[in-house]
This record gives sequence, structure tokens and C-alpha cells, in this order.
Amino acid sequence: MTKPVEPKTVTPSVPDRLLAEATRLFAERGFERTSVQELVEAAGVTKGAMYHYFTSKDDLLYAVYERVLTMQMARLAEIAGNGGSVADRLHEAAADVVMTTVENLDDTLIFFRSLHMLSPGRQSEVRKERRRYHELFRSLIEEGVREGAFQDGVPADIVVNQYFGAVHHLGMWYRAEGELSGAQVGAYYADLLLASLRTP
Amino acid sequence: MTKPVEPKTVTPSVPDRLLAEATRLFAERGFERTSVQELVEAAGVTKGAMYHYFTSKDDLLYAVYERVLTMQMARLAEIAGNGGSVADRLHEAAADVVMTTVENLDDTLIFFRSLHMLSPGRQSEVRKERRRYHELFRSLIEEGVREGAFQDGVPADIVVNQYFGAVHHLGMWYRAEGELSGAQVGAYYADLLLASLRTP
Amino acid sequence: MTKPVEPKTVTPSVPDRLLAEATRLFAERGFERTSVQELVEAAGVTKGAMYHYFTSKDDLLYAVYERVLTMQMARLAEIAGNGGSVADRLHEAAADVVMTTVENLDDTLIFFRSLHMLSPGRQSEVRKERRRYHELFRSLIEEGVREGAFQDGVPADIVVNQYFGAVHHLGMWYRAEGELSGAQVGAYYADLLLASLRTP
Amino acid sequence: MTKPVEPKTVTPSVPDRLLAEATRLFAERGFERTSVQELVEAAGVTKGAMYHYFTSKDDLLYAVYERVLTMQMARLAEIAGNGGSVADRLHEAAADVVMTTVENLDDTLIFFRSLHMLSPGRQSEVRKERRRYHELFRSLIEEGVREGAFQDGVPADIVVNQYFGAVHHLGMWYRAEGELSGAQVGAYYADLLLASLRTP
DNA sequence: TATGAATGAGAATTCATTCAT
DNA sequence: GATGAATGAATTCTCATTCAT
Repeated sequence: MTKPVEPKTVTPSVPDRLLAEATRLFAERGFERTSVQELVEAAGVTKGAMYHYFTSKDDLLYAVYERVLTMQMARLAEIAGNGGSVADRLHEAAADVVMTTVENLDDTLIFFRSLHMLSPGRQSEVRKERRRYHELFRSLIEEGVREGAFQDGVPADIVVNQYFGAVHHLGMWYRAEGELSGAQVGAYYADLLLASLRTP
Repeated sequence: MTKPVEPKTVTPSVPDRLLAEATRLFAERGFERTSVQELVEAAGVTKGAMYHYFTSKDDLLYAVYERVLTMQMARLAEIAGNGGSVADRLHEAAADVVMTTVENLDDTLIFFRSLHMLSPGRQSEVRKERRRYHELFRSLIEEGVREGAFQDGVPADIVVNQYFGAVHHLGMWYRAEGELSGAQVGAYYADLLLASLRTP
Repeated sequence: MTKPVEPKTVTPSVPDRLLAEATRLFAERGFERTSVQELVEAAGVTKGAMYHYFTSKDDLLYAVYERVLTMQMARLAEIAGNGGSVADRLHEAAADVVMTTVENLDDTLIFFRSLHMLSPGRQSEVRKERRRYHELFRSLIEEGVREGAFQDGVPADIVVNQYFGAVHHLGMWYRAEGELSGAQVGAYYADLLLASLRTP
Repeated sequence: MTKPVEPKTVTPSVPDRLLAEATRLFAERGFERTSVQELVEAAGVTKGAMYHYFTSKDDLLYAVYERVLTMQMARLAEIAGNGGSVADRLHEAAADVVMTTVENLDDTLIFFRSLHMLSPGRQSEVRKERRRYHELFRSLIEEGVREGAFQDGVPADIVVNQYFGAVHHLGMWYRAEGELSGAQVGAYYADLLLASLRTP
């Protein structure tokens, strides 16, 4: 909505092309193994152009993080705000984060593999935003515990960390070409989460 | 006959020192951000000595993987071979892998963050060994499903991937200085796993 | 329009300076004994600049070969295409290659001393181009044999290899400061060649 | 004759094995591209053993030169001292040097390719010995000129340089697997030399 | 906006040689 | 005689970034 209509809708803008290629290359061979030269060649732009839109290679990496953080936060906020039982909302949110993760597998792979490559300041920003995300998720669990829908034998923090640990690792084994769709894996993961929270 | 007793038994051998410092530094600042120069200085050896024992920086990274893989496989094999109900053995194995992971947090952090920095051939080797490990763990779950002790709504593969995803991510949030001991986290994680597998 | 006239037309371009210094140093102390560091210092450029124009040290060596090959082939083609008796044309070509060799003694010294330092692919390219050159020269001899101007007791191939062996070795003993000019040596060499081919 | 009978005649002595492998490897990949490590591995000895017999890698290279120089000088001296016409003796010497060159192609390849890798002092020694060899050969030509058997249009020096240039280059093109034997090439080369010296 | 030549600091690795045993 | 661990200096090459145009 913010962007003006492009004259050539087929060719994405220079920064978009850079971001898309950066995501692909950083996931494929890692941030450090991707040179700015390769990146701009893949995106079909010149170095000067890249440095016109991004202040550094690090900046390009950070842009990947921003996109993921913004998107995931928006989706969780929407789902958490829906009606329905807390179990339903938690299930939906848990399944949804798996789906968006596998749909953006490159981004999520980069997310955890390359966090330490960001500048310390930006690492903090990412962690802070991530914490907000976890807290929203945790609040759903706590709501269920208060309502008596979920058991409270295990601290909600632990549950959240365990669940997102599993989600973040999808990039290490999930393959789009495999048998399972993102939706299927999402359903299974959410089922396991809910089962683990069921009152005995 | 193999080696005379050293006057200073406290000083570890050159390769041991290198491996210890490599683990620490690779975890602290990442494999790519750790130069061979820094590494050998930290270990108090010369570059030439390092290349006498390790053929490359990559080789040193691989040595970290080998140590972890060997250790975890040995522990799982021992626990799986114990007596007791399948639920007890699975709980013990699940809790144990968390404990050994937090006791070797540096190695674990490196494990999933730097896998893509290994040579393709070594990546395969690590993945293959890792698969053997997962399969042993999975066989415990399948045993429980056959016995009727565990539900079979979710494929055992998915359960294993979810659980180890969570375990591998401990390095991203667990801090030894925090409130929870490795044993506590292990117990919680294992409880959640068992709860998620409980027959309804 | 291509380039404005430089105020200092005397300063050659960066790649030209590199090529000139490389030729000098490779001849003086050998390809292996010349470090990139020395090379760029001699040329008054930075290492980065060198790697901007040449992909490797090897690439710079190859550039020396290319220059010589191109030049010698052009000269031989011109002379072979001239009018005059075959004996005259062969004499002229034989003398000319000696003259251009002594005028580019550094290049020639490098040529046969460092061929094995090129990548295998480039060695093949050089040999192939060299073979074309030899074949053109050989065709002159064969023409003379067919006409009855030259004896045919020795295969033309052998004659060519012998002659160019001698020419290539000029770099091992000819000194510009000596008594003989390149033209004189060329005349002697060509005389000997023609004498050896004379019908008895 | 000088060496005592070895207990194991099948296994050459350590220095002999080193010299043989050094010759092979220096010819195959060049002096600089052959590491001492590769060398001792190929010879099946340890580094310590090598440094026991040779003071340096350079020393090993020089040993190759010594062998060739000694051998060729001995053969030429013998032939020059024979009876027969000067033309016959020159022909025999010219053919012989070709034969011994192709029979020791590795050594002769190294001879001209790696001369600049020797220490300056040793380079001088080699050049001096080489000059003595050339002078003996030249004296044969001058003898023929004085007798009127050979033309004197071209200085004997030039003739010698031309001829040995050709001989030295055999290593660049002659292949033992090819059609021509060393004796055949030797005969052709000698024929060409004599033809070029014939009085008109 | 955009270019691309040039920078310069730093990277991993190699290697002949030494020396305590 | 022989070993092989250890040295340390040198080597080629990479790369994010800058800046005059």
C-alpha cells in the first residue's frame, strides 16, 4: 500500500531484488560465505546501487530479520485476538507459526543461524522483539492455565521455549519436496503441544 | 610405555588445548568470526602446531562435532539398553540429553549454527550420524506405541524432530547462571514429551 | 569520446604497469620467487588493484604468454604471406623470430621456464597455439621440399623442433650488452637453418 | 664400482631413493611445487632422514645437476678423444648428447627449467661446468674449420649455442612413447648440424 | 541515482627447517 | 642414524567499503 505502483510490475525494485537474493544466498551458503559481489551479481545490480539502498551487508541481513519479525508478530497478534476457546486459539497460533515458518524457510534458517553476525545493537533489538512475541504466546498458555484448561506442572516459559525451539529447527530438516505439507506439520506440532498441556 | 608421566600433568596436550579453545571461541563469536590467529593465541600454540594436528580450520570444527556425536550416542545407547518400562527409559533419555546439552552448551550452540560451514562431505557424515541417533530415539517411541503405552496420533518421526529441535535450541536461551539447573529443565522437557505421548 | 587526453600520457595504465613489471620480475628471479607483494610494489599499485584486473598470479603469467604468442604469430603470418622464393621467406621468418625473441628476451625466458606453472588448461592453450605457429613454419619447409629447393632427408617436424628449440634458448645465453645484435644472431641462425636444408 | 655391494640389492639406498624421486617430482611438477613432505613420502623415508643426507632441498636439486654434468662431460670427452675424422667425431658427439638427453629427460628438463632456483653460487658452478662442456664441443667445430672440412661463415660459438639450445629443448617436446627413438632423433639432429657446416 | 576502480586490512594455509629425544 | 612435533615467516588471495565521476 505504501509503495507507488511500479511502471514495470514484472521487475521488482532494486531493494526488493537485493533482499530476495540475499535471503536465498544467506540461507544457501551462509552470511559469511556470501560476498557482496556475488549478491549484487545475483540481483543484477551494481555494488554502488546496493550501497545506495543499504548501508552495509549487515544492514541487508537485518532487513531479513525485520521482515520475519514483523510478519510473525502480526499473525500471532491477529490470532490471539480472535474469539474461540483458549485451546483453539493456541492451537491455531501454534499451527500457524509452523506454516509461516516453512513458507519462509530461508528466512527462518537465517534467523537462528546468523543472529550472531548482526551488530550487538541489532542483536538486542531482535531479541527484544522476539521476547515480545514469546510473551504474547506465553500469555495464551497462562490464560489456559488460569482457566483450568491446561495443566500447570511445567512453567509456561519452559513450554514456550521448548515449542519455539522445535519450530526454529524446522529449517534444519523440513523440506518442501518431502511428503508433509507445512499445514500437516503445523497440525501435528500443535496437537503435540496441546496434548502436552492437557490436564491429566 | 606409551608415554612417560609428565611433570606437569595439569597442562593438556596441544590438540586438547586447541579443541577446548576452539569450542569456546566458536560458541562465543561464531566459527566465521574466529580467526585462526585468535584461536592459536588463545590456546597458546603456534599456527604451525595447529596445522600439524588439524588439517584445516574446518577440521577443528569437525572435531567438535565428533566429540558431541560420540558422547550423545554412547549415552543414549546405554539408557536405551537399560531395564524398566519404555516410558521410564524414554523419560530418562529425554532428560539426559537435555542435561548433557546444557553441560556442553558451547558444543551444542556450534552444532546447529555452524553445520553449513563444514565441507559438504562432512555435513553428510554429521547428518548421517545424527540420523542414527534419532532413529534409536524413535525406536523407543515406536516400542511404546506398539505396547499401547503411547498414543499414535502423531508419527514418531515428527515427535523426534520436534523434541530434538527443542533440545538443540537450548543453546539459544539457556544460561547456566539462570534459576534452572540442567536437571530441572531436563525433567520439565521430558515431562512435556511424555505428556504429549500419553494415551488420551 | 572514449577517453579524454590525459595530462600525463606517460603513465601507463595499472594493468600495463603490472604486466611490464611482472615480465621483468618473472624473468629476473622466476615466477615462483616473485611474490605478489614485490610485484605490486614494483608496479606501484595495491594488491587489491592487481586482483581487480587479474584473477590470480597465474593469470598475470598467462597474460605474458598471450602477448608473445599473439605477436609472434602475427609476424610469421605476415612474412609467410609475402612474395619471394620460399628460401627467402623462410630465411626472413627464421631471422625475424630471432630478432623479436631477443627484443623480448624476458618474455621468452619466462615462456619456456614457467610453462609448467600455468594451470593445466592454460598449458594446453599455450601448447595448442604454439603448435599452430610451428605448423605454419613447417608448411614453409614442406613447400620448399616439394619445389626441390630443400633436401628431404630429415622430417620437417624435426627441423622445426630443432630450430625453435634453439630460438627458445636464446634467453639462456644471449645478452643485449654482448657483441652481437639480434639482427646478426638472426642472420646467422637463419643461415645455418638454410644451409642445413640445402640440397646436397 | 665405488659402492659396496648392498645387502638388499633390490632396495636402493636412502639417498638414491631420494634422488630418484626428487628427479621424478621436480620434472613432473617443478621444484617449487614439490614439497619436502611429498618428496620424503614418495621416497618412503622421513624428513629427518632426508636432512641427514642432504643439507637442504636446494642441495637435492644440485645433486641432479651434478649427475647430469658429470655424465655428459664424461661421454663427450670420450668421444672427442676417439680416432676418426672430425666430422665423424662431431656427428657422434652430437647424436650421443641427444640420446643421453632423451634417456634422462627428467634430469634435463629440470636442468634448464630450474637453474634459477639454485643458490647464486651453485648457479655459477653449473654455468662454469656447462661452459667447459660447450668449449670442448666448440673445439671440435673449430678443428673442422681449420681442416677445411667445415665452412666458417658462422662463428663456432653461435653454432654451439644453436645446437645445444635445440638439444636442451628436447625435454619440452620429445616423448618416449612417440614414434621416434632417441637414436633416430640424435641421428637427424646430427645430420642437420653437419649439413649446416658443410662447405658449399 | 548509479558506477566500478581502487583500497587496505586481514584471512587461511604452506613449508623448509630445527631440535629434543 | 633417525624421528616427527613444532616453528615462524612468508604466501596468495578475499572482501566490505569508499569515492571521484
